[in-house]
This record gives sequence, C-alpha cells and structure tokens, in this order.
Amino acid sequence: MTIGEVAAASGLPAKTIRYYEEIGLIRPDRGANGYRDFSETDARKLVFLARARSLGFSTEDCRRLLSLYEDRSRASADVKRLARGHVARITAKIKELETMRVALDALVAQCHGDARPACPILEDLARADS
Amino acid sequence: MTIGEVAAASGLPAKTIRYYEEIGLIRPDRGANGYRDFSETDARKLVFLARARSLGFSTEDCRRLLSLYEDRSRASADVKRLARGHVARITAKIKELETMRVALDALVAQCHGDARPACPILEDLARADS
DNA sequence: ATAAGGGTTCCAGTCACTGGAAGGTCAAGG
DNA sequence: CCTTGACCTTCCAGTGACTGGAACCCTTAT
Repeated sequence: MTIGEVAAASGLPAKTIRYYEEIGLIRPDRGANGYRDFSETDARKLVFLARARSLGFSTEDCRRLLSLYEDRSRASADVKRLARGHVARITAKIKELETMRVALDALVAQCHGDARPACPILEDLARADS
Repeated sequence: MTIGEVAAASGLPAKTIRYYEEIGLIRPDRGANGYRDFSETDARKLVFLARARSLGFSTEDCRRLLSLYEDRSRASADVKRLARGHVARITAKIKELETMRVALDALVAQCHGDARPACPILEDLARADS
C-alpha cells in the first residue's frame, strides 16, 4: 500500500505517518522507486496509533502500547498500569481546567459587558492575591 | 527593581519574564550596567500576566488584555467577549478530555490487569471502528 | 584576589505535528 | 512522445510557552 492508501485507511494524514516513521513507531518497506510500501501489519499499527492518539496517549505511551500489542507474552497488568497513569493525567488536567472555568465564569458573570470601562475581570487580573 | 525582585514579587521565573520582554508584553528600562530596571508599572503588569496565564489565557490574549487594562476608555464588553471566548475554549477542551476519560475508564474497568496477555484495552485500540 | 550570587545573551530542546518548497514517479490522454 | 495532474520524496521552518544550559559580565564581601 502507498502512503495515501494507508492514510485513507487509518484516517491519519500522510505527513503524520511520515513523522511516525521518523520517530520509529513504524518501519514500512520501500519500493524500487523509493516510495514507502506499507504492509497489512503497518496498516494495523497505524489504526492502532490513530486510536491511541485520539484517546490522548502520548507518542511515547503509544510506543510502549505498540510493543505490548506486539508482545504475545505481555501481562495485561502492564497495559492497565499505563492506561491508569494516563487517566490520572487526564483527570488532573480536567480538574485544572475546571478550576479555571469556575473562576472565569464568576468573573464573566460579574462583568456588565457594556461600553463603560469598569471591569471586574481586569480588576481581578490586576490583584496579586487572587 | 531587578529581575530577581520582580520575579519574587510576581511569582514568575526570571526566564519567563525575559521571554515576556522578548515577545513584547513588557518593556523594562535598562540600567547603566545593562541590567533590566523594572518600574512599579512593570511589576503590576507582571502580576497581571501571571494571573491571566494561570487562568489559561494565551499570551496573545494576555497582550490584548493588557492593552485593555491600560486603556482607560475601554469598553468592558470587549474584555467580557475575550473572556467568554476563552471559557468556550476551556469548556470544549474539558469535554474532549471527559470523552477520553469515559472511554478509558470503561476500558480500564474491563481489563483484568493480571499476568495474562488477554487485554480489552489493546483489543479496542486495534479496532478500526472505535 | 577571589568567590558567591546576582545579572546578561544566545542556542537548543520540548511535543506532535503542519506547511511549504523543490523535485522525482506514474498513469492517462492527445 | 509529450504533457498534465496526482501522487510520492526529502528537507527546512514554524507552532506555544517556556526551560535548561553555556559562557560571560557586575557587584559585594572577605
């Protein structure tokens, strides 16, 4: 398969697939003309990567997940631990964003939003203790 | 004030303050020895920036907020619109992360997490339609 | 004289792509 | 046979918001 074909099959842009090769996530063969030649296995890995990335796994996590995926003697505990760590990071990020949103919502609610300059939002930003 | 003093006063690392000067968010004077010499106004701006960044505003948003902050004839509506846009982006990001977390939680719950290779997490990742 | 603890600049790296330039390859149509 | 267009290739630069480090200067105290 050409890069265009696996791109269509995986939903990943060709640029991204080249990048994944560059960082060693995949190693497609090359044809006589220098074009990449993707096997079914490569295509499956790309689908795997697309899904893992869409779940927010870093490319380094993806590398580990791929090697677990290919390791028939893996322990599911290893996969689970990795996933749990990722969930923890996501949860922390959500909390951080929620905190911001709560603070911002309060400020936005207080602001008249008219033509006058008085603005609780700017006043808050200028306060050192907030 | 020296950079170390405003760093302590604002809570921002000196490196970050230099970066803010580089991108034009502040323009501190220079002493005869080449050292940056921060005014009270600079210090207040840095506090403002620290707070705005902690609420997740981008540096470009910060630039606009700072210019509104300094504009005595501003309309609070402009500030509010900017803040609302930011809240919308945060909300969208939270939704995206929540979606990931729900999917991941479900997968983690299904995984035995033992020494055996069978793993619903990897099986999901390998599925093209998920 | 020197050592410590500031300050300065500049360069490189982070993460995961993305855009663009310059050029090679291939199949189809005139 | 030539061209056109759609592919493919590599390489370089840029994104955002810093952060680390090297190499060097300034000030003060000992």
